[in-house]
Amino acid sequence: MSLFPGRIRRKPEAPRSSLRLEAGHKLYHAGSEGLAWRLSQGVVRLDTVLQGETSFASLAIAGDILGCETLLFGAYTFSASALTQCELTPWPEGEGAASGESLLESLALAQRRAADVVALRGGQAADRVLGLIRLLGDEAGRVVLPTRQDIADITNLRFETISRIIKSLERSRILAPIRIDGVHATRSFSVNLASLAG
Amino acid sequence: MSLFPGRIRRKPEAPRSSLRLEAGHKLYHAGSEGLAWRLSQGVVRLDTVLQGETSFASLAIAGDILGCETLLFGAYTFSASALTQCELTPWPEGEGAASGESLLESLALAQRRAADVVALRGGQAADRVLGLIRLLGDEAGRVVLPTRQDIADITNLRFETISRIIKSLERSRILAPIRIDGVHATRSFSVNLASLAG
DNA sequence: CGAGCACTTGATCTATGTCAACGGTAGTGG
DNA sequence: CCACTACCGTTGACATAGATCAAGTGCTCG
Repeated sequence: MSLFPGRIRRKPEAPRSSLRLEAGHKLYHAGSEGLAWRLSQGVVRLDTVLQGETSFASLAIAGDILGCETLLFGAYTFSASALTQCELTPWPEGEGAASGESLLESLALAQRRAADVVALRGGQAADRVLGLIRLLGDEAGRVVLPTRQDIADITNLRFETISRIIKSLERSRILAPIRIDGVHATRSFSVNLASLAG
Repeated sequence: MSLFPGRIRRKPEAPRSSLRLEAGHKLYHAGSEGLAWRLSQGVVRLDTVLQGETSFASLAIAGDILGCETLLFGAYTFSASALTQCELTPWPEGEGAASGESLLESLALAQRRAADVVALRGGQAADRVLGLIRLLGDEAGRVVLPTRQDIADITNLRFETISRIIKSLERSRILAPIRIDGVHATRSFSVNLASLAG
């Protein structure tokens, strides 16, 4: 019934001009120019760059807006890199989409996300890691975690500590590694949701 | 030259309907209804309330917007209380003031502030306290700090640790307590800006 | 005058950091 | 194919920054 059947987007999940980014890859560097993005899938890490030193600044997960400051200043404030496989769409998406209500929602979301990230840097080490797992897991109880080092940067712990904690979560059956082709994955887990109640 | 000289606001610094809040006082509680605010002076602490437990979530300083989620959901997500004497104005302030550009600015500011707060929870204890002092101090090198306990909540340290750090900053002349009527103030300091270079 | 709060300081403990060694996997180049 | 390097992750032994516990000061308020 479409007037232009041939022009309908090919894949409903991946609208025209969306971007896919592999884990570990950079989306943009602080100071450079580019678009603003909405993150539709995955996890992105934002870093401040100060005197050449790069340090963890914030986390973006599905729904969050990235690099909106570029629309104001023409340059990114932070560097962004994918912690898991990501999908992004240029933002603002529609013509009138970026005004009023929608921007306000984004502002409220940004403030909520900020609180989430702050919470990941306080309390017992194991609880921080669990907090991150809760934040990144889906409803079905699956998580793809970032590397131990990235988790360490986010939670302000050391990667050795993260390694010990994750191993102990495995031993206590809170996390179960997912095997792919019989290969022991170190970052994909199914989560025992009951023991994760927050 | 004004057409309506009698209607010009009385005090340029305190526009009509602005609110003053003393240190330690609550601005609003999570879950309740109210206005959104722009913080024009002072420091406000935001807390998440989870199962009766209240824990530090974020910090707002001059320029930041507070409680904007109330415009969307009709209820505050966090609780807000003044850490120092504050001045607030209802937001959005003007008729067209809350659209487009201005909202985008607020979003970018919120993301920057989030990174600031995250940075206050990583690194050496003394550096976190210095980071907070840098964030709260004015250009003239004056700071009014929150209580030791509030600083501790912000930096994820203990108040005894904060007490020791501040005392040691005093001893090394980085902070100088300001005496009021000869009374030794414990929260007002002048800062040796040179040793604070960040 | 007593109660409550904010702050200081000392003594001791411990969660986490640090250092070190090692294993697995992927990529690269001969 | 192997050798080599570069990551990433695991685990053990030990060190320490900061937490915890405890006691005491001074101020304010009723």
